[in-house]
Amino acid sequence: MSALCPEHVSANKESIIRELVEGKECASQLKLLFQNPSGPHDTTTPSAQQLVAKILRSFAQSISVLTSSEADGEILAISCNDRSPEESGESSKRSPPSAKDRRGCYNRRKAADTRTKISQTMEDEYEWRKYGQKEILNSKFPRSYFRCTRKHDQGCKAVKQVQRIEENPEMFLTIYIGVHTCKDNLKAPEMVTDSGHWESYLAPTESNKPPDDDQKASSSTPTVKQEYPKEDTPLSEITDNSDPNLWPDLKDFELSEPLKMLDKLDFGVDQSVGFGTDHYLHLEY
DNA sequence: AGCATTTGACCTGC
DNA sequence: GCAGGTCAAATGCT
Repeated sequence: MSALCPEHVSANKESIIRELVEGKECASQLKLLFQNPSGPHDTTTPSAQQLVAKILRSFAQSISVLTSSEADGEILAISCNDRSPEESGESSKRSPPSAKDRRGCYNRRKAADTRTKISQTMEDEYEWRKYGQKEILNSKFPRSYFRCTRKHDQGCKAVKQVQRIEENPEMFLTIYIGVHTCKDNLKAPEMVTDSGHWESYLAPTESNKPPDDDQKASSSTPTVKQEYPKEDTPLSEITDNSDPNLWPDLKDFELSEPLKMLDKLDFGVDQSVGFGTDHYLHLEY
């Protein structure tokens, strides 16, 4: 797991630092912009939106580098685990040897880079595959586990956990862990307009929801994987920003209403949520 | 038949 | 030892 070559680690570190420094500079510019909105502007001065996009891009790049480094380590771990018990000298605890059955054999990820979101649906702009569900102690509702549908073909490490909120069973608490390193996983990005209420994009639209989709609050396992390769709303229409991974975060800036009950919740993970502009995205390494 | 979901097994971290 | 997270066989659905 720690067998990365020093050159590789160093290059990654430099890259991360470069991205973060750039992000910090943009944040400083943004701060100045807020402090002095009517200050001197010329055509070369980036707008607040551009600065936000740059900052998020910096974070995304840094995360991408970090996660790819982790992935390297994981490959090593897997290759070690793939050795048979005889080869590794490990005596299996399981009674039936069935070397094929590797259920539960995994590297538990750290709770790094987590974000939480509360919404009326467990769906979002990404495609997810459910891989597990667990009853949680002292919780009425089970927790569902989802991974990115691109996990296998693109090695995307993004996962999310969804659980109904006891105090408000119509609402879902979603914990996103990791960031999407995949491409083309965005379902059907929709422009969030000024008039657009947050529910309008959290809820499935007529065009992308199945006809009988009214079970979102009643079924414990609503439709998760829905392949609607809708490409008629290119991200470039939304902004000049090119990184699709950024937009969930930008859209989350719009979130504020569903979070009133948050102080009643006791999350088990380090988290922060979207009160306004700068609390939703929480990164932790 | 192929793919997605369910569910029990089993591993990790505390 | 326990709770939670992940895996993969079994099952269901299209």
